[in-house]
Amino acid sequence: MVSQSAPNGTSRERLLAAAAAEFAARGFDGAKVDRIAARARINKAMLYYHFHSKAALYRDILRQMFGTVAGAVTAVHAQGGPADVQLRRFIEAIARAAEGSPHFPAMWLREIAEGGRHLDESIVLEMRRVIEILGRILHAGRRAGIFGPVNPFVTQIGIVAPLMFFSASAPIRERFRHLVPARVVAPRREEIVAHVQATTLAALAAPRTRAGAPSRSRRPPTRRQRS
Amino acid sequence: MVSQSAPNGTSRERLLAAAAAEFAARGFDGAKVDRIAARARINKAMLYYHFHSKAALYRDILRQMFGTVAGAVTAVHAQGGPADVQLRRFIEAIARAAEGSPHFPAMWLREIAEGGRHLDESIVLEMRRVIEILGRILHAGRRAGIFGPVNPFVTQIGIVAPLMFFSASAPIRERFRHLVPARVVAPRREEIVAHVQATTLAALAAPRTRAGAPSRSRRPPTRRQRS
DNA sequence: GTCTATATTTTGATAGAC
DNA sequence: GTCTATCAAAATATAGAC
Repeated sequence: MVSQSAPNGTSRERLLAAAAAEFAARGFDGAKVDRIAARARINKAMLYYHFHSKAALYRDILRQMFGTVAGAVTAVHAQGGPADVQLRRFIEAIARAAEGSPHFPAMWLREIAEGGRHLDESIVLEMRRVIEILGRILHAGRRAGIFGPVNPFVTQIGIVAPLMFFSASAPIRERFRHLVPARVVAPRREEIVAHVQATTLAALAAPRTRAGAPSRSRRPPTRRQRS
Repeated sequence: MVSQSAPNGTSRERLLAAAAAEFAARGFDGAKVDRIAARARINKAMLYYHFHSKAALYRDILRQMFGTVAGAVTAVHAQGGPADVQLRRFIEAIARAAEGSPHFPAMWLREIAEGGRHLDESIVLEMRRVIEILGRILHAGRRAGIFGPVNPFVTQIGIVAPLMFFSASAPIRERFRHLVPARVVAPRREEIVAHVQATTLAALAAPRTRAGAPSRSRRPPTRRQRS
């Protein structure tokens, strides 16, 4: 697991690892090619020998990361099984991918905030593969009668956001550890995954009625928040 | 209300609005003081008249944003009521804060990825106020017998992450609208809030099984809130 | 493939007039 | 409070030797 200083591999591999770390920690503009090169123990000119530009390097890293995730969830779906089991595995696969490339969550969060300015179509298509798989799992579950109807994108956000948030926030939690209770800063990884699995399946288990027609008590009837 | 080009208010107000937009869209390093000044229709020197540095400007904006959220959830808690109702309002309040200052979600996502490098203690203390309120609500619900035991931080992530993800991803969804089905890019805001409320309460309604046993036998509870 | 030097722009910040 | 002019440092990218 090459992570911080990327001490192993070819110069190109070290470069990719160093750049991922730098982009994740400082963002596209905050990442400096000098620092990336130094971290990879290569010269700055070598960076431009391997990649056309800083942006191209960035895109290659992100494309590879999303490709890995897409591959993982595709494998999950190909494995088959009941829809709820597939969904659990889908969630697990995404969590695993976040661990496998530890700089992925931070880069994803940043790219969202960035409005996708550095994404090209090929990268977005990898992202689309992921949500397509989720859509199929949800559809299968619906036909099997174990899932209610939901918007796949809403479900996707409910899954991905907490997982990425949790992974990416490890440094900030560590940094301000002294200001918050210990249990708060250090939930176990399995706790998050289990929580996401439980909440996602709970939302799917209850058959959703069409908009605004609570045939069964959809909300607590006592209080209606907001007016 | 003032959002993009901040055409109104004093020069200081325009500056703050322009800076928030710029920091949200480009990040701390990507934001350029020249652009901020131009956007606020002031001179760059005016920026340094009002703020000691780019970093100080950034921190003031973030502190104000977190302060607003903390104030909103504090008001929710002070209002009292059953714990489940308070929790719904807590979630609603955070969603509302994200709408009230539309650049808040992107800045938050970035700051997490950044490892909190630009945060000072006063900002983190505002963040802590939020999770403390949540902790109290969860505790009250537990004592009332309507919530099971949970890690407040896990719950907090499950609430905040989807809400911030959704708000911050509006630009990227718009940008790549042509690559994904229409319904996927445009879920309604209420859909997300309702989803977060439903999933969070579902996770709390079920008494937790013992740690680390998310085996497939565990069925998601049917959604049922008491009132 | 790898490196040293350097060109060219951009950028955060300030001085000082009004 | 507001502006013009400007500096000094930093940053992306390239040229060209080995």
